[in-house]
Amino acid sequence: MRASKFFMPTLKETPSEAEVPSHIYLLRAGFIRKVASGIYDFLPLGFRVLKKIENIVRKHMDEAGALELLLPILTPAELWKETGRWDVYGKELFRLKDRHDRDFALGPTHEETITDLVRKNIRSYKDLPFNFYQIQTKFRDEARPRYGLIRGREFIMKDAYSFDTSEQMAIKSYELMKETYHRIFKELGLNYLMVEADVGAIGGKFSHEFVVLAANGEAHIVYCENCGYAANVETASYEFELDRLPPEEEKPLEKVYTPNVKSVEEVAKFLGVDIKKVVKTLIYILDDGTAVAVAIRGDREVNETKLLNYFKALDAHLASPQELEELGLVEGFVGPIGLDIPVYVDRSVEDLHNFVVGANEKDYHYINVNIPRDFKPVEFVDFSTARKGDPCPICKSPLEETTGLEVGHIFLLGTKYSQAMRAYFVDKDGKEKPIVMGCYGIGISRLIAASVEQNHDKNGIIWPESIAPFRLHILALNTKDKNIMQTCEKIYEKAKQKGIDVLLDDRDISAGAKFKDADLIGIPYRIVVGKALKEGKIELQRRDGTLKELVDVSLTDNILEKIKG
RNA sequence: CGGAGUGUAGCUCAGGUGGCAGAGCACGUGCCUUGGGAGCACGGGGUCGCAGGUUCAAGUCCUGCCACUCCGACCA
Repeated sequence: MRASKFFMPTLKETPSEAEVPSHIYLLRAGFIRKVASGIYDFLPLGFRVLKKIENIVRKHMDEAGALELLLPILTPAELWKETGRWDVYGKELFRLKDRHDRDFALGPTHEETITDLVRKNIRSYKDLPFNFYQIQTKFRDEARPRYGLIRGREFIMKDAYSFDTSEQMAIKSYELMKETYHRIFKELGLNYLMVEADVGAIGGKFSHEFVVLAANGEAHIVYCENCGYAANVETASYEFELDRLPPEEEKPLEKVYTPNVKSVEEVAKFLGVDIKKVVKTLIYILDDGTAVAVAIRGDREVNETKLLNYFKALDAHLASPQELEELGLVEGFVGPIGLDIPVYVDRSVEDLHNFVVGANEKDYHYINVNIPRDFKPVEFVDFSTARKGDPCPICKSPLEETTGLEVGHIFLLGTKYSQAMRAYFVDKDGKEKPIVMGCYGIGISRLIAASVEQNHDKNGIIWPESIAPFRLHILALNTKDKNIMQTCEKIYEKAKQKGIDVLLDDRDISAGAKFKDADLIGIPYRIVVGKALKEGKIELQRRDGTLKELVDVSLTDNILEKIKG
């Protein structure tokens, strides 16, 4: 491709809408343009990267035996109502009506659609297993689109769905996808972690996320460098035995005056005790309106995902001051003793002795509280959020904490959708059984941003070879110099013959501008033809800075072979 | 959904107290120039987000709306 005939509108300045590196550089280098909040054009450069990522994903999915197909974006409400997700999915689901006033949704994911296809066309165990996938545009009416391609309202995903005759077989399909995902992310040149994850609203038995390590990611993960344990903090565990305080003899319960002392820090300071001996009692209101009390040690944070899963709730929120008042409670002085609300106790409080709690009375706390002498919990539950330094649940080494971008998520769905939609097959024993499903997503467009987050410097993008829009960038520094132009043309033609994706910058602009654009766009290999040609030399460079050398022009063939890789 | 901010040329932004709509970059033409976003000259380019109001006069003041961005809530 000749730059003079190509469309790559670069920007010298950063558009005010962009904050993070991937957004800034993808805009500036001419890969994307914004159409509306969370909605983008892919320009030729961006489209090339998109296609390269798609093809890598496609290759590995095909090799794993998955079958590509294409499902509609526009889906009838009836399908969503069958599984209840028309209501459950909430405002994130893009909804619209046709001229007959019938409800439709733009698909954010396709469990219902694919299950509908399968139930209509599969009858027997002999028809299974299958793994279907598609690469397609998805929609989510995000509350807050952000960071360019990282969180859009329209985005491109690869989604796959496996159908098996038993959970055992489904786990095999799941494991195969897990291996396939490792191959894909490795080939994409990403620094990533596979972590244990919560299934969230998709549902299912268990799941793993593939997280690209990046400062601007929304995924919080903990991991163990020693044994390899890694999990999203939503679901992460830790070895709490090691975090316990030594046993003590029980002292008599005592109510103490703590005027205007509310927060855990204030209470610990006021009473002169370790924050670990102050227990906070949090009142949550579940989505069905039920109030529950959660007692947790002062130094730990409640993990709301664990809370939702335990109570099988879709939503829960901390009681507001008004709600507390309606329950007859005083903000800052809530405690489990004499409480009408059922008290669930985090395991951090198990075996804790002589601790402090609110007295459910303004300006009073109890000290020397002990279980079960002073109150009886409904149950001890793991409600706490793991954090850096906690002992690994597997090997007890200190956990590390980091953030990343979720670019892949695999779920063992089980029979949630097949049962709801009656996708049954007749097994060998003649009995009708629900198909066991798995689903497997990869955020294709988000991967473009994820890669840039990991691969850039102050001058622009540094693409990994596998997904770069071009492999070789030839800079003709002076287009008026016939010798330079002829040399560039020769190199360009030879590169094309060898099947190298090559971009020749033959535009009549200053040398400096070409270097700036080249750095911004980030093509891995660069051949610079300029002044040194007078001595018969051209310059071979790598965008990542690992190579910059003058080479005799007669060695062009060797260089191109090397670049071809 | 709560909080904050922004909206003026393609981009980045300036336009106290109301009084002829600007700069840099980008763009066009010409000359000149070609190793890190060159120089000179001339030129084109505006529904000042939209609607209403106050006023002799509104980019500027008032009201409402819209869009975008950031923080938070939320986030298969």
